[in-house]
Amino acid sequence: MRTHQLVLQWIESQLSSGQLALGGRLPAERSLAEQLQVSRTSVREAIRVLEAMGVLRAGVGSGPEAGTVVIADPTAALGSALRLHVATSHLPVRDIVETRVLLESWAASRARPESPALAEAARLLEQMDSCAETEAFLALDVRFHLALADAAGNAVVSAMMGSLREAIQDYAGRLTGNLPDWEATAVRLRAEHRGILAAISDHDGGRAAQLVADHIEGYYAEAGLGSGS
Amino acid sequence: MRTHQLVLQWIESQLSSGQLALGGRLPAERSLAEQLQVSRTSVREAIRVLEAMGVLRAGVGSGPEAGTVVIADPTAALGSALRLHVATSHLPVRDIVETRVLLESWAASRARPESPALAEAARLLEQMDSCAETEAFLALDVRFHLALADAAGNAVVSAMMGSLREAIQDYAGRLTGNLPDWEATAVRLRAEHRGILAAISDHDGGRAAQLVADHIEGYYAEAGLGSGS
DNA sequence: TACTTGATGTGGTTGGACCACACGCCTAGA
DNA sequence: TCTAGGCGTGTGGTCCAACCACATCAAGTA
Repeated sequence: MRTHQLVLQWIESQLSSGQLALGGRLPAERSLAEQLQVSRTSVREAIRVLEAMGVLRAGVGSGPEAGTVVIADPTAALGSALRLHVATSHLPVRDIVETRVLLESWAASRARPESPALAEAARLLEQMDSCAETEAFLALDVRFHLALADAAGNAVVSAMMGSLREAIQDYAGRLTGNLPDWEATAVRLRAEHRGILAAISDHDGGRAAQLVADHIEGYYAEAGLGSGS
Repeated sequence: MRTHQLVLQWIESQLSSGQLALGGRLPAERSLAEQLQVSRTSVREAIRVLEAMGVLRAGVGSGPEAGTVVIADPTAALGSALRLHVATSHLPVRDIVETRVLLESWAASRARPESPALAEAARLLEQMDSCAETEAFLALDVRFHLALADAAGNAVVSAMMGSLREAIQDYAGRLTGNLPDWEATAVRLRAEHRGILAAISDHDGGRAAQLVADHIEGYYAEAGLGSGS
C-alpha cells in the first residue's frame, strides 16, 4: 500500500462515516501529515487526487474561504477522465455522442413538466431567441441540455451528461464551423427545442425522447461527425 | 496556473498528438522535471492524478515492466469518482441503480447475437451452473453483466457500467445478506440470465431490454433497496 | 557453464526550507 | 473614540536534497 493511498483511505472513511461532510474543512496539510504519521508530500498527493475528482477544493490564504474543503462536483471528475481517454483514442467520439443520446432521451422521457429544472430550460430558450451571437447561443444551448437532463431528477445521469458534454466540448465547438448555414440551423434548433418542451408538457415522454434523439443526431449529422477522432 | 497542472497539460498534449500512445513510456520523473523546468514533486503530483484516472501506471524497478506507462482503464477513474461521491451522500444509490438499469437495458437491446462478448457471457453462465459458493457465483454474475454491456459495442457505456458496478460493489455485497432464501434466488437468477440471452439470440431487443430491467430491479427489490445510503 | 554480486535506473518517501497569499489583531495616528 | 495601516500567523504552493526499496542486467567468479 503506497503512502498516499493510506491518506486517501483515511479521507474516504471520514467521508463515509459523516465526520467529514460537504462544506467541511480538512485538517491543515501539516497537521494531517503529523496525525497520520506520513510526510506532507503524501498528504498532498492524496489531496491532488481528490481535487481532480471534484471531492476537495484547496484554497490558499486564511479565513473561511481558505484551507481544503469538501465539495461535490462529480462532473469535473468524470469529464476530465473521459476527455483524457478520448485523447488516447480509446473512447471514440461516436460512442460518446451515442451515450449522450441515450441518457438525454431517457431524461426527456422522465422529465416532469412541473420540474424547476424544466422552468429553467424554458427561460434559457427565451434568452436564445434574443441572441444573435453564435458563441453565446451555443453556451445557452449547453445549459439548456443540461437543464433538460436535470429535470429527470437523477443525479448520476445529470453528472454523466455534464461530463460527456465537457469531454467533447472542444470537439463540438470545432464542428460548428462545418455548418453550411448557421442561421438556418439556429432557427431549426430553436424550433426543435420548443417541440421537446411541448412534448414534455403534454406528458408524452415517448415523443420527447424521440425528438431529443433526432435533435442531437441531426445536429451531428449535419455538422459532419464520423471523421474519426 | 499551478505547476502540476502545467505538467498535466503537457502530458495531455502528448497524448492528443499521438506522441504518447497506449503502452508508451513516460520519461523518467527526474528527467521530465528537468525538461519542463519544474520540480520532481510537481511531476509526481500530475502523475498521481493521471494514475487515479486510469491513464498511467507507475511501476518501480527496472526493465520493460517498470517506469510510468500509458494504460487505458476508464472504469477505474469513473468508478472511484462515483464511489467517493456516493460516500459524500451526493449520489444516491437509488440513482446509480436506476442508471445501471438504463444503460444495461439499452446494451441488451443493442447486443448482437454474434458478438464475442455474448459468447463470453454464455460461457460464464455455464460456469455459474456448476458453482455452489455464493461468493464465486456473485463474482461470475458481475462478469456476466459486464460482458452483456460489452456486447453493445459502445466503449463509453461499457466503462460506465463497470464503474457503476464498482461504485456500489460493497453495497451490493451487503445486500446479499438480506435475501431470505439464497438458493431459491440463485435458481431464479440463472433462469433469468438464460432468458436474456435467448431474447438476444432471437433478435428481440425490446424483450431483452425488458428482461434485463426486471432482472436488476427484481433483485434489488428482493434484497431490500431503499434503506438509504 | 552456472551462479553470485554489484552497478544502474526506476519510482517511493521523507524532512526541511522558502514563497505568496489572505485574514485578523494590534498599534499608531487623527 | 474611531480609523487606517502594518505586521503576525496560518494556509496551501513549490522546490530541493537525500535516502530507500525494488528490479534488471552485466560483469566477475567458481
